Amino acid sequence: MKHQVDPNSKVPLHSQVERMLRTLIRQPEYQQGAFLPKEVDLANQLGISRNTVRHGISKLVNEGLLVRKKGVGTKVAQRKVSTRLDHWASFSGEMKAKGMEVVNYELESRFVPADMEVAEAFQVSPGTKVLKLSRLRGTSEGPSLLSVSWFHPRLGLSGQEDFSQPLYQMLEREIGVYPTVSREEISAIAAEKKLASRLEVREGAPILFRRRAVFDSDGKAMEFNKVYYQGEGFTYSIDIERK
Amino acid sequence: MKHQVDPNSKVPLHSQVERMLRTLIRQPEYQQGAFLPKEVDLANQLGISRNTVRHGISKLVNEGLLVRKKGVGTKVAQRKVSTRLDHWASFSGEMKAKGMEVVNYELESRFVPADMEVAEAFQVSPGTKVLKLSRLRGTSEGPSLLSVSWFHPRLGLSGQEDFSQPLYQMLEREIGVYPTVSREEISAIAAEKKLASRLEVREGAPILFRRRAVFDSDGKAMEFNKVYYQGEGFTYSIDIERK
DNA sequence: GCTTTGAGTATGTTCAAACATACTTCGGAT
DNA sequence: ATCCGAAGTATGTTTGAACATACTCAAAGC
Repeated sequence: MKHQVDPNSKVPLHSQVERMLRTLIRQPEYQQGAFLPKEVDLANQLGISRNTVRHGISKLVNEGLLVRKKGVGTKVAQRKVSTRLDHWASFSGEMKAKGMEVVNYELESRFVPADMEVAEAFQVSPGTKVLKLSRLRGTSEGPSLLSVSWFHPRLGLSGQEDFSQPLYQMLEREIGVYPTVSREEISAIAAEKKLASRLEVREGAPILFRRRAVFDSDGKAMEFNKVYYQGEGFTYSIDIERK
Repeated sequence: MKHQVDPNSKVPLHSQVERMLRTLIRQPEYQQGAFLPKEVDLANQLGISRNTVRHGISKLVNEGLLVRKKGVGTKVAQRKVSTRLDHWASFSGEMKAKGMEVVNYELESRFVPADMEVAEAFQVSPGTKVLKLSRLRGTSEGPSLLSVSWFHPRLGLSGQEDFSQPLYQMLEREIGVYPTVSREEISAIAAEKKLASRLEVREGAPILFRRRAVFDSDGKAMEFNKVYYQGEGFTYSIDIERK
C-alpha cells in the first residue's frame, strides 16, 4: 500500500526503515501523539524481521525522536531540543540531526557602527563599521531563537555571503577561518515586549540568553554573538573537563 | 582477573557489557589507540552472544566514545571537544573574588532513596540510599540560588560533614575525591510558586536552571546536582575550546 | 618492480525464535 | 461498587546462525 522497502537496494534495510519512519512521523497524527504501528506489524507489512525494524526504530529512539514504552507502544517524543557541544553550537546541525527542518523567519545583514560592547570585544574603536547579522530561526512550529552576530572587520566579509547555510561551515569555506575558542556567558532573562513578540512567547517569559565571543585558531576574535533562546523546553548542554 | 558479566543479574547483559567497556576503555592502552578485543572474542570470553556484545558496543559508538571500522576493529574515538571553566563553578570562590560574603540561608543534609534520575546518573538501583544536600545561598542582600545535590554512596559520606565550607575543597580534603568532569544542561525556566518564594522573586520570574553530573578523575560519577539561579543579574561564564 | 588476485579478518546486516517484563484491561470475588 | 488478579499486548533481551562487505597483507602474475 504505502511505504515499502527494497531488499535489493544496497542501503541497509534498517536504514530504509529509519528513513521511512522519519517521514512517517512527520504526519500530523503522530505529532498528535498517535502510536506507531507495532513492531511485529511493521515487520510483517514490510516483509522483514522484527529485529531489523527494531534496529531502525532504535536509531530514532536514541536521537530522542521516539519514545518506546514497554507493553504499550512507541510514539513521537515530546520535542525537547538540546544543544550538544558535538555540533559545536550549530543550530542547523543540531536540528538536522533531529530530523527537523530549520526555518529562517528573518535574516538580515548590514554594516553598522560598533557599539561599546562590540568594540571592546573586537579591540577596535567604537564606531568602526562592522557587519551585523540578525537571524530569527526555528522550526516549522515557530521561532526558537533570535541570534544577533557581529563580525570582525578583519574577516573582510561583504555582507553578500549566503547566511542561510550553516554559519561556521560557510565562514570556513569562504574565508578560511575556523572557530576554535568560545567565551560564553549565559543567563536567564525575562522577555521584554519586542523580543516576546518576535519569539512568539508571552511578555516576561523566561529566555535563555547567551552572549559570547568566538575566536579563531590564532586566538583572534572573529565573532561577537548574542542569542535569545525561547526557554520552553530548550536546553543547552555542555561537557566540561578540568585539566 | 577478567571483567565478567552476571547472567543472573536483573540488569541486562548488554548494559553490563556497556558499563564494562566504559571502564575498560579508560585504561591508558586504549586511550593510546589500541583496538578493543574483537567482538567474537569478547562474546566467547564473557560467555554471551556476539549480538549482545554488539548491542553494548553500539551504545558507546552512538555516544561517539568508540569508532568501529569494518574489517579492522573498534577503538576509542579521538576526543574532539573539551571545555574549560575558570572558577569551575564554585559559588563561594566566585563571590569571594567579587568581595562579597556568602550567606547560607538554608542548609540541610539527609539520606533519601534515589529517584530514577539520580539512580541513572549514579548507575545504582532506584531506592538506593543517597545523601542529599540542599542549600539556599546568596549574599547579605538575599538568596541567589537554590542548590540540590546528591552524592554517590561510594563516597561514604556520613551527612555530618561541614557543608558550610566550599564543597569541593571539603570533599577533596575529607575523602580525597577530586571533581574533574562535569556534564551539564542549562535552560531557562519560569519560577513556580514554591521556588519563587524561596528565592524571593515573583512567580514566573526567569530562573537559570542547571542540571549536572560531576565525575572524579577516574570518570566515576560523584555528584548529581541541580541549581536554580535567580536570574536577575546572574551570569554563568564558560570558556569552550575546540581541539 | 609493480600490479593483481585472493585468502584472511573483523565488523555489518539480517533472520527466526523464544522468553522476560511492564503495562492495560477486563472479569470475578468480596 | 471496589479491589485484585489473570489474561492479553507490545516492547525488551538474548541467542545462534549465516552471509555481506570493507579492509589488510602477502603471494602470484605480468
